[in-house]
Amino acid sequence: MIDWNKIEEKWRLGWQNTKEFEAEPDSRPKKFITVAYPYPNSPQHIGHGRTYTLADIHARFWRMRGYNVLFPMGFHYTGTPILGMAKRVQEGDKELIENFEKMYHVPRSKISEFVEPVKIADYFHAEIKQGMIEMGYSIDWRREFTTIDPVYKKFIEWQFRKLKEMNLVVQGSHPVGWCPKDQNPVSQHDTLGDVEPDFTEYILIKFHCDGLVIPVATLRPETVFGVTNLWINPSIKYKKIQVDNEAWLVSPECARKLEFLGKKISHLHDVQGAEFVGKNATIFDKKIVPVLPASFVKSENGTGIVMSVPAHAPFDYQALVDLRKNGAKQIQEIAATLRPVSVITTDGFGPIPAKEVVERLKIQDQTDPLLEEATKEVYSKEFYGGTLGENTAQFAGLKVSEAKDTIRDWLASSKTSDILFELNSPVRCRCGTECVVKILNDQWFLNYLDESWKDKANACFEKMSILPNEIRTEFNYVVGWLRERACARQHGLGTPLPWDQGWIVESLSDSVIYMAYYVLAKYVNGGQLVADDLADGFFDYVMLGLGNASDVSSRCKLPEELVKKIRADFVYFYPVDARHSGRDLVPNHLTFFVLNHVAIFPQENWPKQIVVNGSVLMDGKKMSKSMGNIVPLRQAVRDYGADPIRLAIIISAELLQDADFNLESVNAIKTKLENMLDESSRYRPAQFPKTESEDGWILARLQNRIVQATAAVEKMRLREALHVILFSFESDLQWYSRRVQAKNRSDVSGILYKILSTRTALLSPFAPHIAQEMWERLGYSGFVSKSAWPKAETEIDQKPIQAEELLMSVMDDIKNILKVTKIIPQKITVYTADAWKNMVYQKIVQSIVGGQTNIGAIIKDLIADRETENVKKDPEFVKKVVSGILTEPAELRKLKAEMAPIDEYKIISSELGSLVKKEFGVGLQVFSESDPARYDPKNKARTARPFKPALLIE
RNA sequence: GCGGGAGUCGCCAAGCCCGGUCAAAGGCGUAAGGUUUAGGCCCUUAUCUCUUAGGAGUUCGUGGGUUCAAAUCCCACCUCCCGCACCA
Repeated sequence: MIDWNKIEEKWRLGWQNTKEFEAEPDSRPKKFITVAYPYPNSPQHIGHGRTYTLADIHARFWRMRGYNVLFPMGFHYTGTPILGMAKRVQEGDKELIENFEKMYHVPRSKISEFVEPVKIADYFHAEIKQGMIEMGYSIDWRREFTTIDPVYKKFIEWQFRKLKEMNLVVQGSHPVGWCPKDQNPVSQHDTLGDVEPDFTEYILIKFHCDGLVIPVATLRPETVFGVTNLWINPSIKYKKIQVDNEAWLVSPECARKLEFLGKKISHLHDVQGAEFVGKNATIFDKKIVPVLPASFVKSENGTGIVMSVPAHAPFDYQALVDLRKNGAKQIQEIAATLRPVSVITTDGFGPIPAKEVVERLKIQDQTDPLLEEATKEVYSKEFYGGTLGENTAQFAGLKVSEAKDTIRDWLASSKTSDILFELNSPVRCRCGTECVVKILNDQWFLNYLDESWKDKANACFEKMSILPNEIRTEFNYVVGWLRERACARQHGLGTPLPWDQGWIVESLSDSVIYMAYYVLAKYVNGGQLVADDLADGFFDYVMLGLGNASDVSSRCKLPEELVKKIRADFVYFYPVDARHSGRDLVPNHLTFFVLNHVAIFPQENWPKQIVVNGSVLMDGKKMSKSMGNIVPLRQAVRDYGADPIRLAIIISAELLQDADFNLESVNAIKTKLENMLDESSRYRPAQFPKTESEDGWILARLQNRIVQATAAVEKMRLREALHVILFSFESDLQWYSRRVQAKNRSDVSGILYKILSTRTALLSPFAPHIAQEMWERLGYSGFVSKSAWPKAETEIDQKPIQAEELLMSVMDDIKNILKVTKIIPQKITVYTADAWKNMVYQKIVQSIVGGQTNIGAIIKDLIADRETENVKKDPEFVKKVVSGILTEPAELRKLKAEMAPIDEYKIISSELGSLVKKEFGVGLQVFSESDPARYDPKNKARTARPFKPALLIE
C-alpha cells in the first residue's frame, strides 16, 4: 500500500527547500502563466481545481522545455458577497453558520470573528492556499497578494486615473435594485432567498385628462396608434402627485416607485378610480379616448392605469367584450361604439389578432388565466413577424422589432413619454424591506462602447492564441455587444475611486491588469515597497517605461536601483503568455482583461494566449450546495492523493468539455500509477542490443509516442497527452512483451528502463509527486521536473515498424480463422507473395498516392507494363490490393509508396515461428508463393498478397 | 429571440477541422478464465449481427445531397446544454 500523502509531502518540501518555482529574470526565454485568482468566500472544491491544474501542467511543461516560467497566484478580496456573509453572521443566520460548521468545518471561534468581512476572506484565503500547495501547484508564492493590500490599491488608482485620462471612464445614470432602508443597491446575496433583483424598463405614455397627466406603462409603445380607450380600476384609490412641474395620476404603489427614479415628487391628494370612469382623455393633443373601468388592472403593476389596444392586446379585447355585456348602461353604450384599431399586420393573422386568439382559446372573460398565453402568442408573433400599418404615420412599413425603439425615442423627444422601471417579481432585502428600482444618476462606467477601443481589442484577439479555438467567435461576439459597464459600487471591499471616494472600484474592473502586479508583489512582500509614497509616476515608469528612474526614485523615496530592478523584472516577464480560466469568464473577465490591456499597455505587452476550460461535474451532475455533492479539494487530496485527482480531472474530458469526476475513475488512475511506481523499482539501466526486430520497433514506437504527447500538450490537449502516456504506451509494451516472451529473451531490461524513464518524464507535469518518486526509484538524482522534456529522435527507422505490423496482422488472421472455424491447429503454413506481386503492389500504391483510384485505369496501366502484365490473369488480386490500400491511412500509403518493399519471407521465417509456437503451440512452415518445393495441399499459396500472406491451418 | 456548443456501438468519451488508418481509441460496466484460503486489487480474453478460412451485413440524432468512398463535407429538420451583464 502506498502512502500518497507521505510521498507528496516529501516532494513538496523538496521543492520548497530548493525554491524550485521561484522565478527570477535570467538569460533563458520566459513564460508567464497566470490563472484567474480565487474569490475566498468558501473553500475550493475539485471544480476549482481543474483550471489551476491545467495551468500548473502548462507551467511545468514549459519549465521542462527550458523556459523560465513564472506561475504566481493572488487572492481577490474585492466584492460584496463576503460583506453580505458577514452581515448574515452578525444576524446569527442559522443556515450560513451551519454551512461554515458542518460543510466547511470552520472552528466555532473563527466563525464568531466572521462578523468582520476581512476575516472571512483571510480564513478562506489560507484554506485555499493550503489546498493549492497540497495539490502540488508550482506557484511562486513570494508574489502572493490580496486586492486590498495598500500597494495594490495604489496600483488600481493608477489604472483608473489612466482610463479616465483616456476618457474611457464616463458618468451616467443606471438603474439598480435598491433597498430604501439600507440606502444601498442590492444584488442576489443581499436579498431574502437569494433572489437576483430582475427588472424591466417600461415606457410611460402620457395621456391628459382634466389638466392631469395620466401616464400608462407599456412594453409596446408601437401600439399607441391603436389605442381606443384607457382602463382604470374603479376600486383603487389613486394618488394625484406633483412630478417635477406636472400633476400625475398614478396608483399609490407607482407613486412610491417614481420617487426612486430621479424625479421630484410631492403628494397632493387621493382620488377614487371610479371618479374618472367615463371621462375623456387625450393624447397627441387631438386623439380623444374614453376612460373605462376594468378589474384586471392591478394597482401594483405599472401606474395602475392601462392603455387599451384591443386589436393587439387580448386583455384589452376581452375587457371590452365584457364591458359591452355587463357594464353600467352609459358605459355599455360607450363600449359599443369602440372598434379595435388595427395598426400591425402580421403573416398568419387577420387585422385583429387579439380577437382571433381570444376566440381560438375560447376565453370566457378578463379573469381567464389563458389570457396570459394569448398575450404571449400575439406579442411574439407580432414582434418578429409584424409590420406597422398605414395608419401609423411616418412609421408605416417598419418592422415591429425595429419600430419599438424608434417610436420610443420619438415619444421621448416629443415629451409624451417617460420611463418606469419595475421589478419583475417582488424582492425583499435581508433587512425585510421591499426593494425598488433606483436610478443612480452619478454612476461611473467603463465605456466599452468606444469604437476605437473595441477595434484595438479585436486586433489583439486576432493575434492571440485562443485555446480551444472554437470559443474565438464568442470573444468577438462579446466585444461587439459590450456596452458601458458600471465599474464602481457603493459598498464592498476594494479600492475607492481616486476622484470620487464615495465609490468603490467594482470587482470585475479591478482584476483586469493585475498580472502586472505580480512583479511588484515580491517587493511588497519583501518590505522594499510600501504604499505611503508611491505615486503614479512609479507605475508609469515600471509598467509603461515612461519617465526615468531617478525622478521616480526621489519622488517615491525609493532607491533608484530598486526602481530600475522592478522595471527590469517587468520588462522581462511581461506580457502574459497564457491566461487560464473557466469558460464562465469568457463574456466578462477574459474579455475585460484584453480590453484593459489594450487600453493601458503598448502593443508589445498585449496578452499572448487565453486558455479556457469547461467545468467539473460530480458523477455527471452539476456540483451544488443544495445537491450536497460538492467535493472539497483538500478532503479529496487527503482521501485519494493529489496526483490521482489531478489526473482524474484532466483525463475525463478535453479542454472545453465538462469533466465528469467520479470516484471509480480516481481509483482506476490510482492503481495505474501505483503499478507504474512498482515497475520503477524493477528495472535498472543496462546496455541493450538494438538487434532484434522488436527492439527496433519498440524504440521507434517510443519516438512516435513522444511526438504525439508533445504535440498534444502544446495544444493543451492534455487528455490526449495523458492518454498516450498512460495507455498507448501500454499497448505497445504488450506487443513487445509478447514478442520477447516468445523468444525467451532476458536482455530487455535496459530497453524497458529507458521507456519507463521517458514515460516518467512525460508524466511529471501531470502527476508531479509520483513521477518524482518514480524518478528517484529509477535511480536518477535531482528533480524530474528539472530534467528535459523528452525529445524524439528526428530519424525514425520505419523498417521494423513495417515488419512488426506484418507479424501482428498475420497473428490476427490466424486468430480470426481459428475463431471462425473452431479447429484446433496442428500445423500452420504461411506463403508469402511473389516478387511480381510486390511490384504490382508498389505501382498501385504509387498511383493511389498520385490520386488515381479508378480500378479500370489502374489495371490498364499495369497490363501495359511488361513487368506487371501478369495481372491479366488475376484482376481480383488488383481489386483486393486497391481496396486494401484505400482502407489504410494516407500517411502509411505514402510511406509504402516511398519505401522499398520489405522482405516478407525473411521476416516471417525468422520472427513468426517463436510467436506461433508460444501462442498456438504449433510449428510454422514458411514458403514463398511459387516455391516449387512448397507444401500446399489446398492450393492456398496463390492467394498470397503483399502484407497479406496466404495461410494454411491444419 | 440573439450568440455559442453538443447529439457516436450499456454508460462516460475520442474521432469530425484535414473524407478512405472506422465496426469506430480508451475508460467504466458486463461475461468467461487466470491469480487468491475467499473477496478485493491485478492479469488474459470477449463484449453490433451473422459466419467452419482470414469474410459479409447493418450502425455514429432524423431525412436528403455531394463522392469511387461519409461518423467526418453540404442542405433541411428534431432534441439537449450554456451565456445574454454590472455578479464573483
